[in-house]
Amino acid sequence: METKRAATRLAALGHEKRLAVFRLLVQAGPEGLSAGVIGEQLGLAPATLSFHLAHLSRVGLITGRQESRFIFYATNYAEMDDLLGFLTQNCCNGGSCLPKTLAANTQAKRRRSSPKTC
Amino acid sequence: METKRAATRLAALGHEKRLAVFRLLVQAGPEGLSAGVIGEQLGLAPATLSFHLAHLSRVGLITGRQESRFIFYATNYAEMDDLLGFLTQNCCNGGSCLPKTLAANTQAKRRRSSPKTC
DNA sequence: TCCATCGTTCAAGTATTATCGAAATGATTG
DNA sequence: CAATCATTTCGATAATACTTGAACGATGGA
Repeated sequence: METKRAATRLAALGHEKRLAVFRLLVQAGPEGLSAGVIGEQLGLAPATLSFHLAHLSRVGLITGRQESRFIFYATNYAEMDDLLGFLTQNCCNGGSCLPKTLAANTQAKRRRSSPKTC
Repeated sequence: METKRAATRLAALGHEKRLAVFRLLVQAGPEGLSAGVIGEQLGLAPATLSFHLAHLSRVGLITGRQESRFIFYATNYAEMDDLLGFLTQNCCNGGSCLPKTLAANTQAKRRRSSPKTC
């Protein structure tokens, strides 16, 4: 059941254009970017972009907020965090493993008993 | 071009059964598991499993080695590592960000001594 | 009010992906 | 070499996803 959730999110990121959108938003930070700006940056037709934004939004990776005539989309950092945590869980029983990932997992474990800091 | 590679890998993981296979292998460690064992664990028809293993293999996330009559599949840790690194690159220009992810990226930075803003 | 702008939704065509039975391959053993 | 076992490949079918033009609703400015 949890695997299904992770899979739908990974599938959402598993499309070149959507991944590009997502990375753009990750880099943009909490402020986010308006749909128009995203479309301009990536050269996507409005309908196509809207489709992908809706997709990313539906699986919880981004959220949109209306601001005057624009809609700003921003990364949902907490959900992305969960996804990465899921991917690095139970990594090879402590054997030789992912350098970065193992580090991330250790950090994650350490963090889980305390509130978020960044 | 690099985004495309990451996207194909994420897409490969973005399928419930394949993600389950992958996690099983991550937990199994470098030794890996034979196709038969994987199929048994996850209740997949041989042909279906083979299709998914080939898919994961083609995008570089796992590799198979023949051992007697069996084929053992194991996680390609380095490639997975790269993928996670890609996802956490250029994270929100130092603003409030991914807790776990940020930690991962910091480790990555330390390991590679490459400039990552996070 | 009228018009332009921003973005979404709809509809329909096209393309890609998943599934699994059956047959083929490849390795091992008697 | 024949039999057996593990896995893959083939082929057909079903399902899902992507793209885009056109129409629509909402907002803000003249």
